[in-house]
Amino acid sequence: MATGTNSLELVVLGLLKEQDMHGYELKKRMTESLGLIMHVSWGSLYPALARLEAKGAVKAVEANPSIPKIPMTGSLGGERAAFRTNVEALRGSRNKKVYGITEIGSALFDEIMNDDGDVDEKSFAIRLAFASHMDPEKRLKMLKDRRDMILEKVRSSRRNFEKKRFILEPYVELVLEHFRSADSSDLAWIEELIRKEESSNPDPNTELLVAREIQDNIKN
Amino acid sequence: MATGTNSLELVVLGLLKEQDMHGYELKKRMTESLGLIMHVSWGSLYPALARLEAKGAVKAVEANPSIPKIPMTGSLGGERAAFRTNVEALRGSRNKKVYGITEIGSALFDEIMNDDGDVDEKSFAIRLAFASHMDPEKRLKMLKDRRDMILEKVRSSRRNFEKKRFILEPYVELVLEHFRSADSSDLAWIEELIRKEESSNPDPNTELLVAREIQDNIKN
DNA sequence: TTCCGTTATATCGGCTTGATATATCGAAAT
DNA sequence: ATTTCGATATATCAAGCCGATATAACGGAA
Repeated sequence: MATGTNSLELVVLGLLKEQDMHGYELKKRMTESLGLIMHVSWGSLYPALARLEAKGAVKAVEANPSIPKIPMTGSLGGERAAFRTNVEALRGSRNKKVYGITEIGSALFDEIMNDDGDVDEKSFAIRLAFASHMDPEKRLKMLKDRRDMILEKVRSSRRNFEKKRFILEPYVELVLEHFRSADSSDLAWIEELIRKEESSNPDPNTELLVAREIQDNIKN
Repeated sequence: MATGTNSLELVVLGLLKEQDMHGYELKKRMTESLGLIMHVSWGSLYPALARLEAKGAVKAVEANPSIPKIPMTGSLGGERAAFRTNVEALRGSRNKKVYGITEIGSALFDEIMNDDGDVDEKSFAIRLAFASHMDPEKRLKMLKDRRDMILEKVRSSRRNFEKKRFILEPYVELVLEHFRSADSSDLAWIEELIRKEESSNPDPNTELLVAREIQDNIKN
């Protein structure tokens, strides 16, 4: 049922939740406000919009109702002319196609947000960016899942490092060291977020054991 | 001419430079030693190997010369049998296909390493991991290019933030803040690497201006 | 009036991913 | 001795993403 962790569709729906937009505007908005986190190309944005439209998650809405429709000078017959005019009507003066989110789209947004799949770095960041649309307990679960995932990644990397049967080139060590430190900084950040969420939304299941384990194992 | 920043082929060639390996072993090696940095799937590794083989950059080498070739029990005629046996000969007892790097492959490795294209986060990390195979001045240039790229990214993000015409959701701010801090930590790391490279390989063009500019602009 | 950068949509080839299929090997369990 | 099971090993597929490129209308500056 779940299409997998589709972050692009999530972002599109999330932004359309705020206001109607056309493709170009969506991309502009993404790079302006989320540029540090993600990057989207034309070759994925427009197909994504088409996909969402096909699913009925978004639909084209009236663009420039103020500008009167100028009849085409060329001579197009019957059905085709009607279709053409119909499409033009939804595109405004310039070739814009403004999209709005539908009920289905809203439901899809929630579904993707609450989809527990293994969420990689990037889709986690994006889901977190829209986390205000999430129930608190789901949000907390997402944070903990992510924390556990990083922990496991770091642990497995350490295991591989300890039983290493090969010589690493000097620059590899350098890079690995930096990535390790980046990971523990990520971890610390998420720990902090979890703490905040839990204090604002108290929960009896204290996680002291896990916290202590982290202190022991990851200490940089 | 340049195929773009192809990090997977770079890694494959880089590892084959150390020793002959088959696909499975390559993947194991990648996840074991570079797992923190990158991830590769079967669906890209095997096609990449096939691509490299087609280019003549790698070639199948004898796998298990100790094990004698057992003739097929089935009856295959002429050419096909010969081909079959030929392939089997290069695959050892189990269905392994061990690859080795060629002269062409070595040249390709150098070409990719020295390819000045806009190198994103991940391909930078991978190129740096193999940077011992690079001339010192190229290496330094790569580091500076990367530094400038991050600087520009941070600056443009700041510009967009300052002239922001929209309200960001609270969690977006949270995520952005973390990514900003990650970027300045990346930046500091690269600064440090540049410093080391320059001290071990002194150069008259001091970069004091740039350094001061960074202090002024990025100070977290 | 020309020129040029921005706005705007769309498509293409090549590559990556995650899933799945297939088959052999070796060692442990029954 | 035989089954069972996880590790080894290669390969392919649909779906999606990226970078590049094409097309064209708009709007202001020269």
